[in-house]
Amino acid sequence: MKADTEKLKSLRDDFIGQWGAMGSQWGISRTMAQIHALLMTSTRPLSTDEVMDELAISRGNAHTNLKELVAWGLVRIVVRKGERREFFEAEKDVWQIFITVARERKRREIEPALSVLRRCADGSEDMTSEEGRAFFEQMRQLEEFVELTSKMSDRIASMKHGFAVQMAAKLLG
Amino acid sequence: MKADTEKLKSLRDDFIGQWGAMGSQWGISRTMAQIHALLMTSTRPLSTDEVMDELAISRGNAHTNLKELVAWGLVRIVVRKGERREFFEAEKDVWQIFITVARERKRREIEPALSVLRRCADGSEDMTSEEGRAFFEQMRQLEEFVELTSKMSDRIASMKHGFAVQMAAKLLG
DNA sequence: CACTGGTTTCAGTATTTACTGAAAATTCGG
DNA sequence: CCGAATTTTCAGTAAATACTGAAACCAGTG
Repeated sequence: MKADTEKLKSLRDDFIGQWGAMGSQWGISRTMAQIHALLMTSTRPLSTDEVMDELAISRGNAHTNLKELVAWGLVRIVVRKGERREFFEAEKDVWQIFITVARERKRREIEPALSVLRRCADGSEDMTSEEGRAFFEQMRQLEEFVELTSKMSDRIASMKHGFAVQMAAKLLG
Repeated sequence: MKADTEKLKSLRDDFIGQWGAMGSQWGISRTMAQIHALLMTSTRPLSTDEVMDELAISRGNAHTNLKELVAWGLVRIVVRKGERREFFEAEKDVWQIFITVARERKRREIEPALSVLRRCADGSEDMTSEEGRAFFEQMRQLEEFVELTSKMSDRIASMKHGFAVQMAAKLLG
């Protein structure tokens, strides 16, 4: 069916575009998110040149963002025997993607935040002025909360998909 | 103790700076995050001019970001009787902050994402090609997952702080 | 060991996003 | 209404970020 091929292409472009836009709201570069979307919806690994063509971007841009995705652990490099160039393939399992993103964001955002909060809490611990006490309390509460969040995220990430979903279902029931 | 006053100021500046940096990693403007940090660690509501001075920013910038914080629901406007100008005060309760941010991010990011995923899943539902099937499956899985996340976030946001913490503790235990 | 196909780097440029400062609008007491 | 105190808007500019394209690099091959 010819119509389907066309339609699929346009749906896919829609997805890629929107996923890219979403990415930039989160602190992720638009291109990186687009490449991710492209690879997630590809039935086979793609070469750098295919990515460049599909998204109409430069080689440098494609290269940098592909490598960044590999660094995040969202994309794998695939080598075909007899082929010299590299191909790229995205992780497609949603739970796995979630865990990967959670781990990476934790490392890049939560940990630094925690260290600031600890520093501020420790530094103000034995102040006696009203202002000092209030500051200490605020920092301590933030620290406690962020720490809890961080531990929860570890715990959830270590669950099997099925178990997590089951738990979620119970919670929602 | 004079030393404490100095130290507090520098700790606070540290916090404000780092919170601002964090903010820009998330898709929030640096200034907005800094103002939020400033107000969170203030023992009293501040005027626009105080915010401008403290952070060395322009009136326009201060104004825009204060209003944005109010729109998010993270900051309240306070009027003092006999005073014409407005003062601003941040929500300090960590759980409340969390809920507010979660709700807002859901509205701005999750909902739009869901609508794309639905559109893509619906549009490809009855395609028969291998590519079409794969695309549909991927969209459906993403949709399902995002939907679950969204419901969970609603559920958690509707809990009392104490209850949520208790549940977290059990989960971590 | 030079050639080919491919990857990596990066200076320069374009795009996006955030900020300034001053003018315009609004509010309110007199 | 008038004018002083404030808030709001926004055109212009600055800063941050992302992208290009070409050159340098690297790894197999004949």
